[in-house]
Amino acid sequence: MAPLPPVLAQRFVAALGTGGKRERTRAQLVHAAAHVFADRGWSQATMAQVAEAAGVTTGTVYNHFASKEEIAEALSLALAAAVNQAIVASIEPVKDAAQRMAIGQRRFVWLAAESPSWACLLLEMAAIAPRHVREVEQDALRDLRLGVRQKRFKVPSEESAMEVVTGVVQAAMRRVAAGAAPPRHDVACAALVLRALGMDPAEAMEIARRPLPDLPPFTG
Amino acid sequence: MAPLPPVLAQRFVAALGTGGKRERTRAQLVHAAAHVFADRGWSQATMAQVAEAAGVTTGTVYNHFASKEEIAEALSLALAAAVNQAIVASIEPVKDAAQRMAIGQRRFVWLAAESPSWACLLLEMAAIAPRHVREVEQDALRDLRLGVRQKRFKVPSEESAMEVVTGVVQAAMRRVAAGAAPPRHDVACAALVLRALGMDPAEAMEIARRPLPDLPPFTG
Amino acid sequence: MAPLPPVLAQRFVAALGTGGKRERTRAQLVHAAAHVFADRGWSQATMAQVAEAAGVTTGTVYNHFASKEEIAEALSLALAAAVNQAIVASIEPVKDAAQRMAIGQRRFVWLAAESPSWACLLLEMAAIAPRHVREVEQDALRDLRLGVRQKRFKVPSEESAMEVVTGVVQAAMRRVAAGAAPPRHDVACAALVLRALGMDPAEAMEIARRPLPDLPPFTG
Amino acid sequence: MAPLPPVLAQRFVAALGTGGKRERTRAQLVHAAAHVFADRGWSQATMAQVAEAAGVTTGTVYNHFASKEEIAEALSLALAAAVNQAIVASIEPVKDAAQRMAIGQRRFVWLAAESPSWACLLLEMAAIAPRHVREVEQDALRDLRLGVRQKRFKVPSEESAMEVVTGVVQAAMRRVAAGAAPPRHDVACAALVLRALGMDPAEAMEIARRPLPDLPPFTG
DNA sequence: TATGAATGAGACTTCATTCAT
DNA sequence: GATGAATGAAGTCTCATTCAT
Repeated sequence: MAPLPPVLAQRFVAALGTGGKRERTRAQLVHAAAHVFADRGWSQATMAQVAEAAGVTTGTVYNHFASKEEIAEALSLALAAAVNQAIVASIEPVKDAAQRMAIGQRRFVWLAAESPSWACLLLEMAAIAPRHVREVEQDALRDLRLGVRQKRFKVPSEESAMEVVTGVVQAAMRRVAAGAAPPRHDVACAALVLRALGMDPAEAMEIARRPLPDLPPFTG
Repeated sequence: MAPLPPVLAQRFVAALGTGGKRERTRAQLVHAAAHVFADRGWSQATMAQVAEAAGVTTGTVYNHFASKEEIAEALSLALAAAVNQAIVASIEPVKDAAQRMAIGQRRFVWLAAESPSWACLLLEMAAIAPRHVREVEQDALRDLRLGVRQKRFKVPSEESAMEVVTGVVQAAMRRVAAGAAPPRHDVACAALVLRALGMDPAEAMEIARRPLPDLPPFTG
Repeated sequence: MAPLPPVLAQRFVAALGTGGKRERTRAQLVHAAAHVFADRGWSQATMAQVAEAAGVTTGTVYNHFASKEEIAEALSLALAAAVNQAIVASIEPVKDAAQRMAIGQRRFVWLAAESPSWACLLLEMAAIAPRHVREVEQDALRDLRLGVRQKRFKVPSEESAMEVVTGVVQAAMRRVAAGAAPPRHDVACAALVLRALGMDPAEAMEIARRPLPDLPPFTG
Repeated sequence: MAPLPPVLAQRFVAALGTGGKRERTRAQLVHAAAHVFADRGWSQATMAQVAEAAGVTTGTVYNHFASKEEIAEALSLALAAAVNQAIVASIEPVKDAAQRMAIGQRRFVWLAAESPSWACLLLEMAAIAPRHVREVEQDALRDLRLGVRQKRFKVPSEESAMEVVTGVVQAAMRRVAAGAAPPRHDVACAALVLRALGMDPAEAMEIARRPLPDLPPFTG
């Protein structure tokens, strides 16, 4: 399994906490769960596999998580937090909603290119334990509203606009993770989303093409 | 579980075959599987439940399908065929690619409103046994290319356009099936897709708003 | 484990049913459960032990009984039925309530002498799945009421009289099964019970001493 | 869980010792075990539950008791001692064996009415760790022999008489703890036991009816 | 062809007990 | 002495699949 890009890995580890022995084991377990769930899918993964991957016994897993659902929940939380915070931080200086939206979209697709397994994991966690991933959508929704206020976007309804924003990025992530996407797929998809949100095609493409700002390193 | 709309139900039944006793039992099994899978999800459903719902024993299930995957495959085939053929038939007289595209999109969302369980089943089958659902995408791809030839659409890449087409419709189906969509969500989503494909917003909305043509009844 | 006396064994087997293959396996399982539960006690016994004793796999056990409780229930039913019916049948010709009561008491104690393990099993089943054993008490209660009507017994309350009848027989069974009872313990206990129920000591002893009627063989 | 009557609680606490810190922790643990075992039964109770109820960790439990059995043993000892000593002390001034016996019987039944959970616990401990409860029987046996010497009782054998004494009191405690006993059940049962031991019914009832002497308070 | 009892591998989960800190 | 994380064996129960009838 390809590793997470270092910048995200730092945040992921940080999200797992860093206390005494208990928290270290817990972090190992969530880490192990990430690998196992990514490999075989949550429903096919077993607690015994998670335990083995973490180098502990099944009993230990249950000392930390009461059920398979609960470990998925913890993983979902840490993963969504890591990815979301990194992206939010990198977008922070950008004031133009259109550009913010394009960057967000492309970053998720970029993740799918860099770490296909982690991207698929993120998608599966979104389906199993949607709570935390829903917060990602809240950020997108804020950018959408900002764009509307900025007259960059004009949409028939927030709901339909969000359908485009979330639906396209998920579909694109899947294709990219599967290795079936053409080059610059992220740019093309982002441009189409901006067009859907009401922007002029030429401008949409111009904005989608701009270089991605770096993901800022994590600082405690 | 709300039934399939009659027009689709006819085609679904037809897709299951109509031969001798063997085919009838097989059809019962696929039908039963549809209900059971819709109720509990494929991975939580058991062969015993399918057998019971079909009024046969587990042994009989294995006389017709070699494995749980295979029955999902058969269900996926029949369901995709029924829905796809009905939509294709209803669109057939329409020559304008933009309108064809909007109708297709809206019909899937309509299905989610009419028969939420069946729509979720379709989405799950698309994930488990993607083969047949991919054919639906082929039809959409044909319409996309037609629209490009007709200068109705202008897209940076076929792949990104298809991401919009498939991603939005899936997201919209999920929301509608969950009962969380505003009225006319299908229209708004279809309009946004047309905009993404390069159409003028006003025209996109005008086309998306047109009445849906009836699904033609099935004729042997 | 000492076998059940033949007359009871016949009834026990009969109570397990005698149908097709399914019922035969089920009977094997209940039989096996009797041995395993008697050996290790219900709460220490495992389904795997029951399965092994029956010569099947654990899966098979669960084809017949949904839980460990359920197999205890089935065993309790068969065992209580066998013992109870045999005793009731042997008592049937006796009209004197005092004698009926004495015979019933002594028969249970006799069982503890003949088949200590089965007696302990009966006592444990009475604690775990009291339903069927409660029917035994109903028979005793009927004899108690009969004795009151016959002016053989005179008691301050039915409840306290039943406490004597059930409490003494259980305590006596335990002691006899443990091999810690003196000879003729059944007679002495029965005499004391009759005294408690209001009979003259001499008469109580005379009745308690009478030979036990045979347990009639089981006829279809 | 209804508390023990204060007089018994004092003795129970005293029986747990009163030394330094070690003994205090030990006492807490036995106390906690009483509650946990009473709530869920010994075999369903867990060491973790005992630890939590005592406000310590599992490791601490094992600093005081080598096994689950051992803590049951300690509890059994303390509980039997408390109840037994209190009853013995209250009976001490009574010289008539019949009255002593009736008082003992009724006191146990009274405990079942006052503190049903504790009574059930006592019964379960008697089954699990019989050693200490057997000492209670020794006291009853002494009274039985006294009664025989006093010509108050006349029994065919000590063993059968003890069966009545122990069997009836246990059955009565169970019924009373379950809330299924009529008023004055203790009196009626005690009277029947005296009758079984050879007393005249009228006299038995007269003695059983006498007011219970108070349980004397515990004095270091 | 249908039956359905039997299989058997394996899942999740619990818990008495140990031991390094 | 207390802690509490870790252990690991064992238990209950599930279910896709097989096969004799």
